[in-house]
Amino acid sequence: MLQNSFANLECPVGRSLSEVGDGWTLLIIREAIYGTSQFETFLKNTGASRGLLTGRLAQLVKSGILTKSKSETDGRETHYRLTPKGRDLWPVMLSLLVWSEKHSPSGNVVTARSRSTGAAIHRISAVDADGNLIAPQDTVLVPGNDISDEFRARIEAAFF
Amino acid sequence: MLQNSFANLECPVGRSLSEVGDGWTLLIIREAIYGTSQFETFLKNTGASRGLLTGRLAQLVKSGILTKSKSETDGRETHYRLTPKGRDLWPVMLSLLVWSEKHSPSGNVVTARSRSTGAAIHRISAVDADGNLIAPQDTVLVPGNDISDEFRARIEAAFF
DNA sequence: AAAAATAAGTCTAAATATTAGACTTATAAA
DNA sequence: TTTATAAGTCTAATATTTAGACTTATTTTT
Repeated sequence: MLQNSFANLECPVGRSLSEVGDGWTLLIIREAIYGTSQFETFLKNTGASRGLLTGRLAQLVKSGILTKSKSETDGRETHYRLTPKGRDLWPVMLSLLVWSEKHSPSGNVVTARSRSTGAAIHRISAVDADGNLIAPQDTVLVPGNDISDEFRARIEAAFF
Repeated sequence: MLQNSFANLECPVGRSLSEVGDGWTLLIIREAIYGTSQFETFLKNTGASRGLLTGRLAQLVKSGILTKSKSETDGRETHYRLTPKGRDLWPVMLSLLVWSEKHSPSGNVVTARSRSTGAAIHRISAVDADGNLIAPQDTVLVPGNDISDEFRARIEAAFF
């Protein structure tokens, strides 16, 4: 839906949404992050229909989020695997996870933790180049030189 | 689409996606965060059709992400505003923004910065209760007691 | 006060996307 | 060599979305 529609490609959030902002696509990426790589497994775990899954997987390969390859040990199998670009979507999933834990908790089902220290994840934050935390409420979007007047106006109205 | 489909509601990411995992919904939330509150403005800035927008806004109100109220100064106007739950989706948007800046850059259009220090946002990270950073690659999902055997198996296969 | 404009919808037929499930092809296992 | 598996394709039925005309309530302009 977003590919064709007016998604203001000046907005970096809009650009991301035009690649992955679709329920099925996000669900497929979640599955891939959970380790799924085969068609039939995606089918079962996402509940998508065959035709839809075929199309979405092709799109994701085209976007460079997944790669498609034949198994070397079993010629029947095709494997869809995350690229580094795809793996970089993990913070998006993690943000959705933390949001859900806070606002739609559902019993003691899963928690996200640090593998190394075991500490529970409490919140998601931005970080600057020196490793300093930037709280999400302390962030602003700053217009650059290549921006249109319309988009500049919207951003400035929003963040100032 | 996700409401009705099999979205495994044990998975917190799936739970979030069932509320907001739809391209139009995410675009509407982005708009709301950018300060939009009126129907005609959402219409123009998202490119959605009237019927669809009516439905999605109603859903978002029902989910407690937006509130709907009549303007006190102009009785023709309705305002849709983010609730705290809705505002808490900003880290999701910020993650999408950082991902886009890294993988689909497009000139000097916008950058995300700290309002207080001016520092550019470099990456998104998880944070524990003591304020320590937990790198996204260092995160694991840990199954709790209320989890089904199937979901436990999937998580363990994925993260160990 | 009457006419025109605005905001937020509703409604409808046409276009598009999605589904369920049968079928196909290639490869591997029994 | 028969059966099973994996990854699709194909199709008719169903559901969603679109564009745009229309409606209702309120406000602004003449």
